[in-house]
Amino acid sequence: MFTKVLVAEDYEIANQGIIKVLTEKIGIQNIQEAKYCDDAYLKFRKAYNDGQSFELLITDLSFRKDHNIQTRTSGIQLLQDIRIIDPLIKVIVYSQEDRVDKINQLFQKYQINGYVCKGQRAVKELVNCISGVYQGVTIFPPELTDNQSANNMIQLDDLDMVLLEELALGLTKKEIRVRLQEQSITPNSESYIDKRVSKLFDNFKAKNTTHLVAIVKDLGLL
Amino acid sequence: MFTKVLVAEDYEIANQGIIKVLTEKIGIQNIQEAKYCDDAYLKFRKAYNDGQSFELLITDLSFRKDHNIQTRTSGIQLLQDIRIIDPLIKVIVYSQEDRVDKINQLFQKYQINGYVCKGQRAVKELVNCISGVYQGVTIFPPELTDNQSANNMIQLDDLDMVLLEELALGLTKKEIRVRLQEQSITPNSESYIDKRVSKLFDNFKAKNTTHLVAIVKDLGLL
DNA sequence: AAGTTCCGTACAGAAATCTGTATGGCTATA
DNA sequence: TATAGCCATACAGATTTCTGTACGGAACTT
Repeated sequence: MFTKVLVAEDYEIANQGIIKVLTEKIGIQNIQEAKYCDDAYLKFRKAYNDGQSFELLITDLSFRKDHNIQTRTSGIQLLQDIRIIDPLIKVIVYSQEDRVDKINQLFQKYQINGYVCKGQRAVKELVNCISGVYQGVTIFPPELTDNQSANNMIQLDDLDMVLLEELALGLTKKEIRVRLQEQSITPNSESYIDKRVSKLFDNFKAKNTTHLVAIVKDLGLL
Repeated sequence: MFTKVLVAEDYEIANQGIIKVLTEKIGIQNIQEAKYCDDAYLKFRKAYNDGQSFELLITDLSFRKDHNIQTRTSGIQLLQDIRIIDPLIKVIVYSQEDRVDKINQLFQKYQINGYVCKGQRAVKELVNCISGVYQGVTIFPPELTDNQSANNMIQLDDLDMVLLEELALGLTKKEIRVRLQEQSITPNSESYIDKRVSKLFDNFKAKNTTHLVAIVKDLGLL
């Protein structure tokens, strides 16, 4: 089993909870915790340089900005930076995020080794995940393997996101058109913008722009 | 110090974290945990009926709906139900919520004894909170006592909230009017609805309805 | 080469939004 | 009792949204 683990999680209580599970349920003794991304990075680098590298990183995704200056505020940044030092480090993400496409992205784009969603069964999932990752297996969370939820995904391209953002800012179609032209983003005709937004209405079963933005905000896409 | 405590928190890891703090930092031995509101309620009632009542409830605000049938899904409901059994029970809420007015409401409307915000200093805050509450003091979180954040609050009444909700559902002013009339909510004229919404525009510096809903969603008011 | 299907644009009309003005009722206060 | 201020409503006009139709071009199929 892993003998040396780094836990990066800014919520102190959750931090303590993870450590409790690691020590009591798995028997890992050498655990270090970090409440800030930068802190985690420095601890990792120091251990690596001392030839006593961590074998596993368990990290949250989002870190609150605090009075402390934080150059790295997201777990993704942290894992990228740490992979530069040690490309073979195993990484498990432990986060609130339960959106299927976002979790998927973590595996595909950032090649994490496991994901555990904060939730009612997180202890068991975490234990399974760690032992699976130790054996070299990539551990997908139930959220992903339950194909029930994997279906109702809607693919949004860059233009869709731009439109949603500007609508949420209260811009009119005309204003959006002008903006797109200024940034030389094509297509940018008013009628096409209308079409695209209407398509989004269909996708999200929205009655109008306001409803659409509300739905997308609720889904956490914006 | 408290000798018997009930922890209601659906996130297992956080649950474990709280227990770790209670045992190791405060030395409370008799702790029971519950991952569901209903479960917490039953445990509390049983202990009370057995004449071995809990002295303190630490509860989260929001509980995820799960496959299990949950009649109580919010911590507020839980604390109300428990106060019916034992009006003197001390209650500390431990939650992600950091909106000043929502926390304020917990103290004023539901008379909780303490609040701890999930965060980077939650361990210390929790320890302080518990010892303060034990001494009979109401412990407000730093979020409330820092008057810096207490200023920029906007008071929304019931009608405002109803309007915001219905707008977010994509209803037109006409439809909203009809709804209000059906529920005999007054005032309900279309023009007054217009006026109220325009006032909300001013309050939140919104350009239009879509922008307004986006802002309110971001603030977590909806 | 002809047909089909998207993609991007243009236009048009009904509905809805947004803003401003006007009016009557209620309350408070001088 | 007169005045002022707020609440609730009504109406009106400019702007915007939303929906549908139409048209040309590019890509792809047969």
